[in-house]
Amino acid sequence: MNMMPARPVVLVPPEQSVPCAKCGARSQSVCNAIPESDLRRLAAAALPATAAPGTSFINEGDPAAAFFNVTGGTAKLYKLLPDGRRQITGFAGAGHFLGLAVSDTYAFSAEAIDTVKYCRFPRARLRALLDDFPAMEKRLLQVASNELVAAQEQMLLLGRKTARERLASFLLAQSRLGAMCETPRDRFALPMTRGDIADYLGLTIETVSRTLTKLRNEKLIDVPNAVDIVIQKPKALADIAGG
Amino acid sequence: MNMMPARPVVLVPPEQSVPCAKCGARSQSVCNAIPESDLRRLAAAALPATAAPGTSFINEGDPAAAFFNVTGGTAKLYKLLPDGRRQITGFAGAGHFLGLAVSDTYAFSAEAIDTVKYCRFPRARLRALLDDFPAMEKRLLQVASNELVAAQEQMLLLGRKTARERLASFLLAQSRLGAMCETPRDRFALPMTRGDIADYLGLTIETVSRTLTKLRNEKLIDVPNAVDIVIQKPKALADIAGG
DNA sequence: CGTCAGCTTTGATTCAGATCAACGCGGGCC
DNA sequence: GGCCCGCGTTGATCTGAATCAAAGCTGACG
Repeated sequence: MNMMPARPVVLVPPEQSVPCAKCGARSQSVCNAIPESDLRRLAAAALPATAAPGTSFINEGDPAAAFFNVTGGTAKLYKLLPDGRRQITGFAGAGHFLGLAVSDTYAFSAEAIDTVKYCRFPRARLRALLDDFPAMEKRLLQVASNELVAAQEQMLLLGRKTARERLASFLLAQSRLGAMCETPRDRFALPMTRGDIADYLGLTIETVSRTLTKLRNEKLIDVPNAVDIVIQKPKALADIAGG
Repeated sequence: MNMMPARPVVLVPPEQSVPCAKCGARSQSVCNAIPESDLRRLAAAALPATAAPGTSFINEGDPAAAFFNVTGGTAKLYKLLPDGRRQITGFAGAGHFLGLAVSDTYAFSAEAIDTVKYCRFPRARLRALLDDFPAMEKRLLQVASNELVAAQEQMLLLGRKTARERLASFLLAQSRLGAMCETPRDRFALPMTRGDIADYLGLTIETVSRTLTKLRNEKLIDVPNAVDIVIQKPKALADIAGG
């Protein structure tokens, strides 16, 4: 039974029906290309949804019916080989835009690490939106360009760096990521497991664990528990990371 | 002394002053987003140039003053670690568009393998062009999306595939590349050296050479000389390549 | 509160690919 | 023609990370 008192519909302020106006991720996402005045259009195209931890919301090979904009939580993006070997190509947090593929099937899978909130944009609707707001298309191109640069950096890591260098690079990247929102730049929590880190860095769980232990023994970092990382010597770590 | 006879300027057909109209790479490149009628605008923004084999025309870290559109030849794109380790992130042939970076410095270097012909678009001019032709921006986004998909595939290769699987994937990709222009799909020439292949696949020269020899001994391919490759069992090779 | 399942750590051993080393070959250049 | 020099191949050895194995740890749940 709903005990809320009935409210006069006509007096509801406009924002109540425009969820995008309250979206915490908008400022960091491609949606910031849409002016305040047109948020209704944006909201009409976006279908908000949630993915529980461990749940996939994009499956490699499936028809690419929609694009996704992550508004909260963290998802892992990955590709599989037929025998189950997995490469995580990235982690998508709030503001990340997924599914940009010309092909009609998804090129990767996306699985929620913690609870992931996202907006789903059916292909046709996003296309219409882009036709009306060229600024959003410009923004998407910027985002794609940045991801391309990040992908090349990751290729350098996967093709040429040692395990030690990979971990140093990864920890620094994570610390920079946290620097945008949280206060302490040198202490942060890793949302993903050792297995995820291994599959992201092209290593095994054991090598990730051993390498972290070694970095800890050398006092470059501290690992108070399985999820937290404290960077004690950023300079030295950057030196190891290279590039 | 110029011995050419003077020619009446007014009678020169329009195409003579619009090199883009004759550009063999246009159909494969982002330039095909510009309608025939506006080729003058395109040509005005593009500065044609040539890079001799072994010459760099983009240097990682330099100010990103321009974008590039390759119109002929093949260039290798790479990133270096401070100690000289190199990762080739891709090979750019006719139609490839380079330099899409939001950052104000280049994220990679580009070096001509054979003689590379390209068009140079100063940043401001390309920006103006994109403002006038949204179709070109759409095209760029498509291109960037495709490269992102390719980059993810390469991450899978670098992070999780064996040397044998890497070579099989590489050879098949090269054969597909040749399939667009040349007649025999299963025979093609590699423009790059073994060292380039190694740095692209995250291996050493020796491992590339040994693995090719092994594939040849197994009659999956033939390597009549250092540059030519004949794919004898595409199915079996695809099976090895995985994915 | 005990148990269980999944994550993490640590240790012993193995192995794919790197490194070190030598040689063949083919094309440019004197 | 003969001499390099850079590229490619092949062989021997080494090693960083994988694999195999076995405990700790932690948190969910009956």
